[in-house]
Amino acid sequence: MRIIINNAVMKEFENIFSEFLAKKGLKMTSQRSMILDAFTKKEGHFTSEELYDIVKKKDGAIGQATVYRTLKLLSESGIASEVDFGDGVIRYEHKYGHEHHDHLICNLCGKNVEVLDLQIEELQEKMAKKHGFKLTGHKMYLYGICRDCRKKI
Amino acid sequence: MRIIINNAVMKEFENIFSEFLAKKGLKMTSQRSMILDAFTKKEGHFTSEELYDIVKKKDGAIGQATVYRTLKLLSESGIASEVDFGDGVIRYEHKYGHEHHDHLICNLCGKNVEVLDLQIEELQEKMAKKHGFKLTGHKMYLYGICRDCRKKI
DNA sequence: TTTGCGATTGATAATGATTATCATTCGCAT
DNA sequence: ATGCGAATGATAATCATTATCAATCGCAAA
Repeated sequence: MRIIINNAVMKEFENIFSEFLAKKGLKMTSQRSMILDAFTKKEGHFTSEELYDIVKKKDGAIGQATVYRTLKLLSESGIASEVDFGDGVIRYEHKYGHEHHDHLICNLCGKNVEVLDLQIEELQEKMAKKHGFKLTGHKMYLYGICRDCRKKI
Repeated sequence: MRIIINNAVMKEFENIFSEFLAKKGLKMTSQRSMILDAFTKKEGHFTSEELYDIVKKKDGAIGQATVYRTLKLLSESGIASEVDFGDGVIRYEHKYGHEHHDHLICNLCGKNVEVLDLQIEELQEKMAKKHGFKLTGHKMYLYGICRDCRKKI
């Protein structure tokens, strides 16, 4: 299942975000709206700075801190989620409409595949329980060399 | 299997490290030896700064940069390995004599259990292959609430 | 619609972990 | 013993991110 980004979805995101803000006593602003719009249209995994570069083209006056702040809010609202590939930069991806997944990353070209294995999820749950833990989440990143890069070597 | 840290093991570590240094045209120094010693005696996962605090007590003149540098070298040599729990600090742990393992971390008290599930490892391998990847490694961190903390809530 | 107040913004300083720089010192092969 | 390249420690630099703060803005109540 893949959510197509169209006007309906954008409206939907705006509604979710507006509601989230209202519930927290925060306000919708033109900047937040613009950042949400850019976020919604952008695919894959990207850093705050990458999104800032896009938004800056629409409004040269926007501040980088605002993009940082807004992405944190988008994560809180459930629209975005933070991903940490371990290279010292936080990346963001769409969460709403995307089921939970893990990442398979090519060491050479950086290609990134979203993967999900229900058996693994189940075994994680089981292993946590065995140690007396109630699982709240996990991070799993698989690193390797993709087919294309292996050919080139 | 658990390696007991005793004099024999220390000598062993020193030999491994000396050989590693020699092979790379690097030199054994009193500082490196002292840091290796402190590393060897310390259990669990710890940051460079935590190790620095220990070493500083033995030799007040030692520099923090030296500890950072030496831990990188210990990792290269296979004695230590870096762990990234995602809180912005690199931690180190013993690698030599410890099989590969993953981490189960309590969100509340920070308790950290080393875990290993061969079925999961196998499924990871299988999933990577399905996507055309040759796996080189992975990171898996399970987050949850441990038994003790659940009792306290 | 005006008003008031608290939230937001953008510029910039601060932070915190880590790395780079560099003059001085040290280890080791000859 | 000596010489040269590596190592050290102090410190500056880096880099992503967060805190600060005065000016501005959004929204709810009047």
